[in-house]
Amino acid sequence: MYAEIIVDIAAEQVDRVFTYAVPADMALQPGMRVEVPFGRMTKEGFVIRLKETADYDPAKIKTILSAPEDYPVLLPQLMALAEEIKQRHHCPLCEALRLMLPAEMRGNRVRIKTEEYVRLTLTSDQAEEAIAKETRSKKRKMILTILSDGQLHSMEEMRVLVKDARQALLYLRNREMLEFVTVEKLRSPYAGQIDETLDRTLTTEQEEVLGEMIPALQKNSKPYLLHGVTGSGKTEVYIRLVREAVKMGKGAIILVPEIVLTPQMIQWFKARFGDSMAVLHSRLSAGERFDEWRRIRFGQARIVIGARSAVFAPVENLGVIIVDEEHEQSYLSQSFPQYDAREMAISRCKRERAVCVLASATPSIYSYAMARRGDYILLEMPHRILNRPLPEIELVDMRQELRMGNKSMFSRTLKQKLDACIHSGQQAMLFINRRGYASSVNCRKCGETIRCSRCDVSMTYHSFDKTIRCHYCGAIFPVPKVCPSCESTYIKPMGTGTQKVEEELKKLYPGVGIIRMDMDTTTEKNAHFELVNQFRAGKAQILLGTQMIAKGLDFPQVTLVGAVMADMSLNFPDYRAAERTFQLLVQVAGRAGRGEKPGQVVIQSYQPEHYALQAAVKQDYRLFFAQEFDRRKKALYPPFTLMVRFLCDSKTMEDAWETAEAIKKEIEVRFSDTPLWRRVLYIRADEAPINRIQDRCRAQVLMKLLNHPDTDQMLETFQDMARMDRKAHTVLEINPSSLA
DNA sequence: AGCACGCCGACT
DNA sequence: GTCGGCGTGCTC
Repeated sequence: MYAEIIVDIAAEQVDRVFTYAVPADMALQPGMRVEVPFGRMTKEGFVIRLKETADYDPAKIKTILSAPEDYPVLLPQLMALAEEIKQRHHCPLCEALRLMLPAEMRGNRVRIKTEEYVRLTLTSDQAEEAIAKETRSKKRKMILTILSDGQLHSMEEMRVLVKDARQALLYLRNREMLEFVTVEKLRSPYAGQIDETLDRTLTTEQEEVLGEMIPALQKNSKPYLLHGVTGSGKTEVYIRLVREAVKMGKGAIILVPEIVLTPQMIQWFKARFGDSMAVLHSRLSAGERFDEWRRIRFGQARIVIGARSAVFAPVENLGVIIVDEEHEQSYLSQSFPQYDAREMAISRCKRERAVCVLASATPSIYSYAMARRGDYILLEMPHRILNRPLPEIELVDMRQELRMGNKSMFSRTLKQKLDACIHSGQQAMLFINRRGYASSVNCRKCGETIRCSRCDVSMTYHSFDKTIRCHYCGAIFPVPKVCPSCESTYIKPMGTGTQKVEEELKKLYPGVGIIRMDMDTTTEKNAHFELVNQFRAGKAQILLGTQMIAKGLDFPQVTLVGAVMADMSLNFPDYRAAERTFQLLVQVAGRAGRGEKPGQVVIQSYQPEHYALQAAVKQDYRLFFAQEFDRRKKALYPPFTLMVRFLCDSKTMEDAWETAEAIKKEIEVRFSDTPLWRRVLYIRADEAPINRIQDRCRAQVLMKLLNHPDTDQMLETFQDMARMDRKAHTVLEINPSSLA
């Protein structure tokens, strides 16, 4: 017997199957992991296929050394999905296959945790006899008595009950009266009890969307786009749909954007599905993640909730994949291969005849466009549960405030409402949109901003330790006393960060509890979770934070939400700036009025006439979509076009630049005489917007292509071009999430 | 990815 | 004359 093996080396040269002989006593199956001799080294590999005959010189064929597991770690469906990733993202197959396994499995770097048990090997009659005859040792008598129930007892238990039990246990084992049993132990990070009383009565809207999706569990269906406003009860819909799948003996995967941001979702699911649920995310320890993965693989957990990579969880007989907050950027992998978890979810569901649900209160322009075109089925839940109203939103023009002489960062409206909220003992959330905004240190004489000497970005001021930091390389310096360029002393931090807002709040409301959540306060493990819990428990009245408080949190006591700087992200040089601002504001506003008392929202803006803000105030997704879709069409942005970028980085700017120029030339030579050239709207080579990061100089080739089926050919060529050996290290980005 | 094989410069 | 640079090519 022979096996076709993919050797776990990520290089094109070895990205093909190698034939190995299977030892006669090895029960090998496709999808299993193996160790094989490769050249003069030993490497891990994956069994792709078994076959009777070899089409390679039998004299050169080597034999598989061993198989670390006795079961396939790769399900056939996932092997097929890996093949698709290879095609789509031009990566070696083994790199796609790696996505399917917990990283720590490779190199066998996790121990399987085990627990020792003991059990009698005697019948109960024999045991009674033995207990009666055992007169020489009290310990042995006790042990025999404890074990006489015939059950497994843990070593730990024996040690507690019988002092220094080890010797006595060994004695009894040597006389074959008992045996030691080693049991694999699965570390489960989230234990919980099922509580069905949590079930809510469904609204008509919830019933309707479930009525549409549940029958789809038994047939092929297109992906669904579930557009439900904030507070419309999407989570309850997920739970019911998953429960139906489970009733049919099927499994489910629920993808959430950043698991640390959705502890509530986990709690909800844990309470409904208990131990049949597994959680996968990056904050688990290696051992925990490995054990969760195995619980899924062995079918002990049929429901998986997790971040992006959980789309590859080894769930057999899959019924449904739900992508919560589908508009989130975190579904795009930042490392290679740069897959899109939504795309993977759709593809996997199609392959496995499962239902795919993309859900959001603010769907991505792309997904909504797909739904309008009929590629996805659109389901809508336009109302909140229990007839709760959407929060009332007030848009404040901050330019007007300044004209009225209000130089503070709180408008009069927000200040008033905050006063009322605090005095009535309710909770408020203040959101600061810091995307594209950093509190920089500027010189008021020459106008220079302090920039990082290694990264060419402005450095960010941190008031708690009076330092300036580079968010790209982590450099930390004290604030200089004089301007580095003009040596004047008129140098001071500018702008409004969370810390500055916190300081002002402390002055305004002395004694009122304030919790601040941003990158600085949540670096430690669980810090985020703790702060959220403190706020829910009422330990503070004001929660102040950045994007991380905008999404998914459910605080019923919050009646006021203020977006202190709502539109800082609007002027970001990114075609998605409007989309992101709209999404963020709708999500932030959705935090208000989730309990019995209605919510109020104040959005402060310097450009309140902007359509993204206007639509956000009305919480009108369709209005926003119509305008944004139109703008993208007119300005030729995705989804009508593709942005393509080669990013070249090197020690010297010359090399980076030359490489970018060379690539541009090559593209022109290859395509300018072909019909494909009509798809190229523009091509240019220049320095990257951030032309240096960690002392690497960056140049780019930027292209905009019309989105047409035949542009795929071009993209394939580009992939190959990016892979060629060049003066500067080069990567290809398609619709990059930021153009830094 | 590793490692061997192979064809041209500076050295005991 | 050799020792050794790392450029191409192979690994079942």
